[in-house]
Amino acid sequence: MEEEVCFCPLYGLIDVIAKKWSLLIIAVLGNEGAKGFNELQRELKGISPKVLSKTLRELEEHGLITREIISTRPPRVKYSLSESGWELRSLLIPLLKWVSKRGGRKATWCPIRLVHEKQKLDK
Amino acid sequence: MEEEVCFCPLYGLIDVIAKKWSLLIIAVLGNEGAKGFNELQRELKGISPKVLSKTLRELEEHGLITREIISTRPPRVKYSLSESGWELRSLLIPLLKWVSKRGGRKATWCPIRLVHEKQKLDK
DNA sequence: CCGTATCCGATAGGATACTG
DNA sequence: CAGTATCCTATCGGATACGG
Repeated sequence: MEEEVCFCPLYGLIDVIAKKWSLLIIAVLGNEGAKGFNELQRELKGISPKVLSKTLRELEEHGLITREIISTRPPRVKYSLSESGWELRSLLIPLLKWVSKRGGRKATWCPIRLVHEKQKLDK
Repeated sequence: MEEEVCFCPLYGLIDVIAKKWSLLIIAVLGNEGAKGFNELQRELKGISPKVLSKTLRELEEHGLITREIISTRPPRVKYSLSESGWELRSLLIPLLKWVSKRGGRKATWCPIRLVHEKQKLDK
């Protein structure tokens, strides 16, 4: 029996995840939990505030991360993965493993790994 | 126990698959088998020969498709998915299904679906 | 039939300075 | 701390014309 999957919805998402920094942000937030703006910027060595800001907004519009404002003095902001973000992250792992296994072209500038626990993947 | 997956190799690949037409080419070749250049161009309504040519070369460099020359008069060319291409295709299906399920932004211009048989996925 | 060559506009992304 | 505002460059991708 045949099934179809349409690419159309993917193209809405690919505009987001296929950006240089998006997956790295998802990795960092998933690895280490909530982060503030400048904290993220330090972690993602080399990203400019403009690009970080734009990327975060897009990720939020797509419901992959959440932005929470903490009313302290000075006010702080907390970015973290949404449930959708976690789902995406878990779907990316098989893809990453496949790409790693087959080798090929590598980026040398990327210092970030995606850390996950085996149990989490199995559940 | 913790595991790590590095994003580095993915960035070599994402440069390729995160292009507007790459996934569509993989879908078409997977759905319908080998295709010639102009045949592909007709199928992917709207792609220019320059972009098609470049995209095909990149996909080939990454070992996702193969290019075979048929020595007839006039000579023809046959593009088809490599084994790696088929593997990638099968890994994309869960991602597509997830994106479809959650809805969200859709592209209206994309007329192409990825057709697969259930059996193939289970094996 | 299978592409390459050329021109062109839109966008991504980096650097830097600055504001609430 | 959390961003915006500018400027600048490189690349992507579309249109069209042409060559093997």
